[in-house]
Order: sequence, then structure tokens, then C-alpha cells
Amino acid sequence: MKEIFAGGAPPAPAALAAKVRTLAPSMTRSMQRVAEAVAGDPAGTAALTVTGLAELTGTSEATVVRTARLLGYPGYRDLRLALAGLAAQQQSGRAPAVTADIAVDDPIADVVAKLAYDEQQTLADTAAGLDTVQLGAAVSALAAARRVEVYGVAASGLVAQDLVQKLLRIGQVAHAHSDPHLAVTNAVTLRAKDVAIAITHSGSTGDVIEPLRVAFEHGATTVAITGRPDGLVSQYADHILTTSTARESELRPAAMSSRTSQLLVVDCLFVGVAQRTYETAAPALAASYEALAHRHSPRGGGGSR
Amino acid sequence: MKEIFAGGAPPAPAALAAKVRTLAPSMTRSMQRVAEAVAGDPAGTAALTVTGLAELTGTSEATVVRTARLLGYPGYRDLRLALAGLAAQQQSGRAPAVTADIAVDDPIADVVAKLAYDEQQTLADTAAGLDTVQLGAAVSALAAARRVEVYGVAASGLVAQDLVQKLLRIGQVAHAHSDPHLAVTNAVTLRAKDVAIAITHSGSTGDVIEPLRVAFEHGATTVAITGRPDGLVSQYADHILTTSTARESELRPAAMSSRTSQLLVVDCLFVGVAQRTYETAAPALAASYEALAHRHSPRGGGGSR
DNA sequence: GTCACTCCTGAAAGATATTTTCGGGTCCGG
DNA sequence: CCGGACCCGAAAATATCTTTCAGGAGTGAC
Repeated sequence: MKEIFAGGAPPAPAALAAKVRTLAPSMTRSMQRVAEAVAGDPAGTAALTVTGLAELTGTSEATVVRTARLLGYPGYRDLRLALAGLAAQQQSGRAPAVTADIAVDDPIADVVAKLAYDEQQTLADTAAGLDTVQLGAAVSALAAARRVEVYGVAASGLVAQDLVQKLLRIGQVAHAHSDPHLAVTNAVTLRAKDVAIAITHSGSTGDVIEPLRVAFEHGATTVAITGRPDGLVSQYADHILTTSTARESELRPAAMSSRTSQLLVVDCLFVGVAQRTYETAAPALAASYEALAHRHSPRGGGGSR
Repeated sequence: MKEIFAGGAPPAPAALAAKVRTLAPSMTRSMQRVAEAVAGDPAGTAALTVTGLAELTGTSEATVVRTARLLGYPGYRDLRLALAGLAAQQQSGRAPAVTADIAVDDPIADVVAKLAYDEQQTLADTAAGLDTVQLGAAVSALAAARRVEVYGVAASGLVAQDLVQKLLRIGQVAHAHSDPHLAVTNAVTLRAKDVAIAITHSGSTGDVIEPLRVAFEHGATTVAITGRPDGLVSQYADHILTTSTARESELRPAAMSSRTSQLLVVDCLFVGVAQRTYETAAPALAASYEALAHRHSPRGGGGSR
């Protein structure tokens, strides 16, 4: 008894169930029991050792090994590996049922999956819908700017701060405003080489539009990052960057996906500017990194050894 | 603060590459070599025995086993099984599409595509690596909290504010701190039913750890959102939520992906809490939405038609 | 600069798991 | 009823994985 198995077949990848059925007639009773268990529950079987599977099927280790051989594997170890692969495939196969809305009684694992999926979707949409010409123009304006002012309130205010934090790290003069009064008084002082950016999902947030209008009228280059390019804010914007709008629901406020979208746009702006001003940006980034190292404790997992 | 390894995570099925990246900094040199080989070629590695992998990486069997343990598996055998599953998934599934790093002379369209892809990847990794048990525990604590304090500086400070903004909208009493002194003086007043959350990518930001420690010692429930579950911050955390770490580069600072990852975690926390407190959260959300409507101009696209 | 200390590291012993061997048992045909 | 072929599982043999232990490199303190 040497090569019994089907025509020198290589280790079957996924066609295992089929192979079991094909070979079943040529199997002995005990081997059939083993093969059946294997085909019926790959995942469960993959978790078992030879002895375990032997006990489960009421047979012996030897029989299990013989079955594995018959199925085309060098031994049980390899069958088990293939089984694990099969299980993983099946697992991932039936995944994408996450399109549903988040419900009140969703288990926490579903919430994680759905949120992650939605935000991924938002990113894809944003990237697809972003006008690279407008983006390039905005980057050019920023790279040449003497001073940058960013307006945003609530969730968009955080995005504004994020952009400012980044710009500061590459040596740009930037400031974020969430106080509309201060923003306006500041906008009055802007001039031709300056850039003002308004971030508003709705495109109609008065507290943000007003300072942008003032900046616009004082000759600054103005940029709007909004989900509504037809909104009021666009009237005062030289460049409009459109963020995507995902469906919202009671448990998933619009702020969530608009924030994700806005952040991607802001990241693109930052990287674009960093590219254009690489000569000064690179050392500045390095320096800021260096300076922050001291704020971290030297011990306790901080050092990468 | 108990187990050193990643929050007692169950064997990760597909989040292996992410886990490797997350844990890599806390690994020793030899273990990193092993982890690298494993992450780089799951299929090839799955075919090797402990001894084989040890030889391939120029280390010893002991080191291989240690690495497997660190990655959350009981031993090498189980890691190998997971690897086989991963390989099978990759085989059948999508193209990995390894994105190159962002270069200084990349056209703007490439920058957008790469950033979007990287952030999507970060989201997937985070979702896969998030310990839902820890998350559930944190949600429970938050839902029952009398008062919530969130600590974070720099980029993490914005995430902290984002969480607070959300919690406020569903009627929770929450506050964000970026001033370490104020944070500490505030932490002193926390008591048993209160929750303190520290957000730090490095896990070793003193300005954030200190208030968390104080809160911990005063009996508050403490949560750490960090990319380094082995970091100092974990010593004072009742619940540890691990964010994922993407490879960074000169033009793509770590802050970018860690922020994305942190925001996903924060969103999950928020939705979880909103679910648990639906009775009060839903009307509060509706009310805040209503109240904000007046801040938008009635004309010019403000109304949703 | 030196010393003490911690922690990494691999060799080898020890424990498990897998494969092989071997003999009893069963079934069938004569 | 008897002989032969072939299943089958217990146990030995082997391979693989895990644990222990001591040497050694790197690090911080003095």
C-alpha cells in the first residue's frame, strides 16, 4: 500500500468536502466517520488534536492519520492546517451583512463592525469625490501663505484644530477659531497672501460663514471644506473642497462621518503642503518630534528597546 | 494592569498583521525578526515547524514560542493554525495592494488615494484588534457614570474633546482636559461611580498618565485608549482599549493613523453608551439637533430641502 | 570608567502530539 | 467450519512543541 490517493493529487485547498464525497465509497467504516466529521465541521475539527478527533469519532489515532493520508495529505498535521484555512475562508465568506443600520440592541461587536465599515465607506466616497484640481489650488495657496486662519465650530472645530496642529508642526503660521466674534475681528486683518479656511458640514453655519466672508472681502484666499458645495459658504470661497455625506441615523449622527471625511481632506491638505515646502517642513517635523520625546516617560514600555 | 500581553485578547483570526505592528515596539530584537517573518509571509511560515521558523529567522525555538505567546496564542501550534487561515483568506480574498509610501513628488491624486487607503486599513485593523469585552466593560462603566473626565494632549486632546462633545449631546456629564495641572486637581475629586479616560498613542505620555493615576487611586473607574497596551498608562487602567498602529513615514506622521484609530474607538464607546441609555439619550440627541438648527442660515441650501 | 543589575537569548531537558508498528479481531467465500 | 484478507486500535517510536536554566549583552548608577 503506497500511493492510494487520487491520482497523486496535491493537497486539496478548498475542495475538501467534494473530495470526501468522492472518496467515501473507498473508505472503511471508521474512516468514513472521521471524514464525515472533518467535512461537516472544519472549524471545530481544526481545533482538535489527533487524539481528540479519534475520541470524537470513536476511533483511534491511527485511523485518523490513515484518513488524512487518503484525503491526500502527508499526515494529520497538514490536514489540520488545511482545515484551519478552510474554516477561515468560510468565516470571511459570510461577513458583509453590515450594511444594516445600527440598532439599539446590536451587540457591541456588531457596532464596531458597522461603524468601521461605514467610516471606511465614507473615506472611499470622499477620496472618489474630491476634486484634485481644487485641492491642488488650495495646497498652493496654503504653501505660499503668510498666515492661515481656520474657522470651525463644534465637531468641525476639532477638525480645524487638527489642521492647525499639523500646519504648526511644519512651521506654518496658523490659528483656529471657534469663537465667531474673535474670528471676525481677526479676519478683518487678513490680506492678499493670507489664507482663510472654513469648515462646515452643512455649508450654512453662520458662525463660520461670516468670518470667511470678511476674509474674502479683504482679499484673502478663501477655502471651504463642506459637504454642501451649493451651500451659502461657497459664495465666499475661492476653492471648494467637498466632503462626502453618509446616511445618518438616530444612533449614528451625521457628525461622525462628516468628521471622518473632513479629516481626510485636511490630511490631504497637510501632506500636500508638506510636499511643496519640503525643504523647511522636513526639518521642522523632525524637530517637533525630537522636542516631544522628552514628554514621554523613559521607562515602562516607552522605549522601543 | 494585570496581564502584560494585549488585554488577554483571544486568538486573533485576521488581525494578525495589525497585532504585529501594535506589539512590535514592545518586542525584543529576536522576537521582532520572528514577528516580521510571520507577518510578511503567513503562507510560507505556516508551512514551517518551530525549528524551521527558528532557523529561518536565525533565532531559537524558545524565541519563536515566546513570540507566539506575545501575539496572544497559547503556543506556536495555534499561531501556525491561525497563519494557515490567514494565508487561505489572502489567497482567495482580495489583492493586498501594498501601497508604497508617500513620496515628496507624488502627484496630489496619489496622495489622496494613498491616504484614504491607509486610513481605511487603519480602521479595519482597529476594528479587528479591538477587544469587545474590554469595550463592553468600558461602555457599562460610562453608562453608569456620574461624571466622566477625559485626558488627552495634542492630537489625542482633540479626540478627547470629540468624545466629550458626543457624551454631552446625550446628557452625560463630561469634560476634557489638556492642561495636566488642572486635570490632576480635577482627578482628585473623582470617586467610585466616576469614570476617567486617558487617551495616549504612546502609552507613556506623562501629562496624561498622571491624572489617570490620581483618578485610579481615588477609586474611579479608569480606561486607557492607547496604541501600546504594555505602556505605563495601562498600570492605572481598569479597562484597556487598544488602538492600531500603522507604519509611519516622514510625510505621514504616526499621529494621523493613531487619530483615525482613536476616533473609531471613541465612536464605538459613544454608540455603546447611547444604546445603554437609549431612554434618555434619544430625546437628548433630538433636542440638541433641534437646538442647532437655528444656528444655520435658513436660505442658501441650509435646509435639507 | 567600572560595577551591579536586569533582561534577552539559545541549549537542552521535558512534555505533547503525531506517526508507525504490530497483533488481535472480523467478515466473507468456500 | 476453515482460511485468508483486511480493518482496527493499543502501544511503541518518532517528531514536534514547551519549559527550564544559565550564560551574556546591554544599561543605568556611582
